[in-house]
Amino acid sequence: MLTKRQLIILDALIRLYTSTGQPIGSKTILIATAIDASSATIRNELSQLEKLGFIQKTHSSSGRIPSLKGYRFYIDNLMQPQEVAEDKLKVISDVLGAHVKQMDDIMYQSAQLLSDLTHYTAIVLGPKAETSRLTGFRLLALNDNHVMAIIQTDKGTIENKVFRMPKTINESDLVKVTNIFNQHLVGHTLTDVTQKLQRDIPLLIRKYASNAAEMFLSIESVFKESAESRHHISGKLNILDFSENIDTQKLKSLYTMLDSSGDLYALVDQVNDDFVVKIGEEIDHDLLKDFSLVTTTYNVSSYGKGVIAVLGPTSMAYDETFGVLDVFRKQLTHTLLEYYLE
Amino acid sequence: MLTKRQLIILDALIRLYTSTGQPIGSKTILIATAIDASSATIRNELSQLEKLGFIQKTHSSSGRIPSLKGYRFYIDNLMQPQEVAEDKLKVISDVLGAHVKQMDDIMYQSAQLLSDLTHYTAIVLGPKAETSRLTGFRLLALNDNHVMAIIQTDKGTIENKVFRMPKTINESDLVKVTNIFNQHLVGHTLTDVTQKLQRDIPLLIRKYASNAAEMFLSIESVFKESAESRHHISGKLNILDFSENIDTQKLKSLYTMLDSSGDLYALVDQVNDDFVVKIGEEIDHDLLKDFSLVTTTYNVSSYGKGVIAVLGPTSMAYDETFGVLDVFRKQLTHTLLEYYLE
DNA sequence: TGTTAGCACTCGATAACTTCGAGTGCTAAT
DNA sequence: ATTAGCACTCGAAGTTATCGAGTGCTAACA
Repeated sequence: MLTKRQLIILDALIRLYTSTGQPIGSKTILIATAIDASSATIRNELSQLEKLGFIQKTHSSSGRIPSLKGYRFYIDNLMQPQEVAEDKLKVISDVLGAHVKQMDDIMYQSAQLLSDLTHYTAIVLGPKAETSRLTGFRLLALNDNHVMAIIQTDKGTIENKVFRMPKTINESDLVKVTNIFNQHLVGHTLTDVTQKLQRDIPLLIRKYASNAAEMFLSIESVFKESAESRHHISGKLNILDFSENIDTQKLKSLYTMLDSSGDLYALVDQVNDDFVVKIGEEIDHDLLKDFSLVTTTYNVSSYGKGVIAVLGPTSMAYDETFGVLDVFRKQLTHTLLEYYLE
Repeated sequence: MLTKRQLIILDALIRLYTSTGQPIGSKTILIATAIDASSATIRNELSQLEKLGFIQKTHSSSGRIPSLKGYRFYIDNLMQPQEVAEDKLKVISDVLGAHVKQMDDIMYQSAQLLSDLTHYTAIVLGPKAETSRLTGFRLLALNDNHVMAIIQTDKGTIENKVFRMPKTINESDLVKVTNIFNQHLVGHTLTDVTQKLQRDIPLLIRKYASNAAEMFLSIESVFKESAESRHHISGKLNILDFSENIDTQKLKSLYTMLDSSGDLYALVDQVNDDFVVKIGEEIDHDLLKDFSLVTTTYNVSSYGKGVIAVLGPTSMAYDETFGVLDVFRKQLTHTLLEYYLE
């Protein structure tokens, strides 16, 4: 068990290291805290904390930096989420409270704002659509050679795509296809729909609307896009600021990873209810061992859960990040509920 | 006037410098060319070329690198666009010749492919839509609270946006608005439309469909998006490879610039018919003084002109870039013509 | 007059060495 | 248990030495 003084020292050390980025020595702690003791005493305590694995040295005579275990302990026991300043609160509620017209805009602006406010990289995933049902499908002939396919779900997702219509298709084929889709897909969950699209529907198309087979491929892709719930990432460039000495190759792989939706979901999409922090090697990813990932979810009642995450250095200002994230989760829940209900 | 030998030396020097990135000395040139003379002779020639301003030293006893004037001369007089290898040609025609279904896909894939093949950064601008006419406008009620606006032009652009419908709106309001738009906007050029949207239309809306005023704002934004012709940029990360020692701040500004469509258009959108190369300081932009920009246009008969550009280091392989770009301009012309005519 | 071997000279890159100071651990006294 | 004092460590930053690719110039030569 740590003594009270050790707790104060550990807390101070982490704060100081977060704000300076430099290893922290006994004198620095002496000055920064109200501890009534000499630097030698603090040195003894530091040596103790090191023995317990909470802090470590960068070389034999350096100051101390927090270890993974130290951060873990700090986050689980010491850290207080920081209140978000009045003016920032106002910006958030102004931007996200405004009458934004589309789901995508809300996600996008959240990510932007979150990365702006934290100076880290922000990831926002829209409410998960797995269990949503297809409520509408239509094909709209725009002109002689273009068709628009539109699908809707009960979660408010609306997806559309324009594609060229092969010459062989006419208005009555469109109606046939629409009917097939309405009869067999509308009302089912998207998971079901995806399955049927590969099993049953091709057969039906071939039987009742054989010359629409080519068009069918295009329509299928609309569903694919919709099945991926939306994600937005913002502030990728901030990585350049918070990991100064990263080498080019690593940076390139990192950015490639962040652009790949698959990798991103793997990273962030194990939804737990509360805040989850993964520090350095806790994220099981080579490229991210100097990063931390703070994740939380927002919950739009029955409409599903979404994820908000912040990717920053292991030495991030966890207290601020937690504070901001908490505001965002509440605001998003509120904004989206309004979006769905209005 | 340069002697034949000087031309050979200049040409060799630029090629060697492009492939090694190191200043080139007299011996290197001796080995790399078929010149029947000693290194001393070549040194004399180099000294001559330097006096004429085609090459320069990085320090008093270094090898030579091409100067801006040297590159200029090389590009204008010496360089031969390089034939594109069979397999690359095949990839290009496979990807762009395939039945891609949407304009945007074509642009996007072109940019991707171009950056992959050159290892530089590729910018592709769609055919300019300035003089295109609005040929269709519709509003589609998707459900009780969502409307989709769709606009089409005679150049094949189709743009749509879904937005929430204020509760005050009903079906008949939609019809009213659609009628207003059809009467006053359809058939006009997009430039005209943009003007009318700000002058005449608000009045008409207020007069005949006053409770649709709020909705009008959303519709206006669809037009705004369509007025910006499409652009795609790909291979931004390649910058990390070809300008190794760029500092973080510069990189950040650079990426910010490349993400801003305004800046990008300013850079690339002074359409000339043929190839245009801007070397280093010739690009009037602080951030780009170590870069070169090779631009060309593709021409889809009456449907408009588009721009393809490659951004790379001043020491780029101009011959390859020219070769690849030439293939792309032809392929794009062909692909798009097919797109419009089919 | 153009070419070339020979040589002294230049200067960046790299490595080796020096200095400095923040920080530590240990000891002995309080 | 605390602390003043001190020897010790080691990275950062600065200085110096070494190396070699490359130059320009001179003088000899075809």
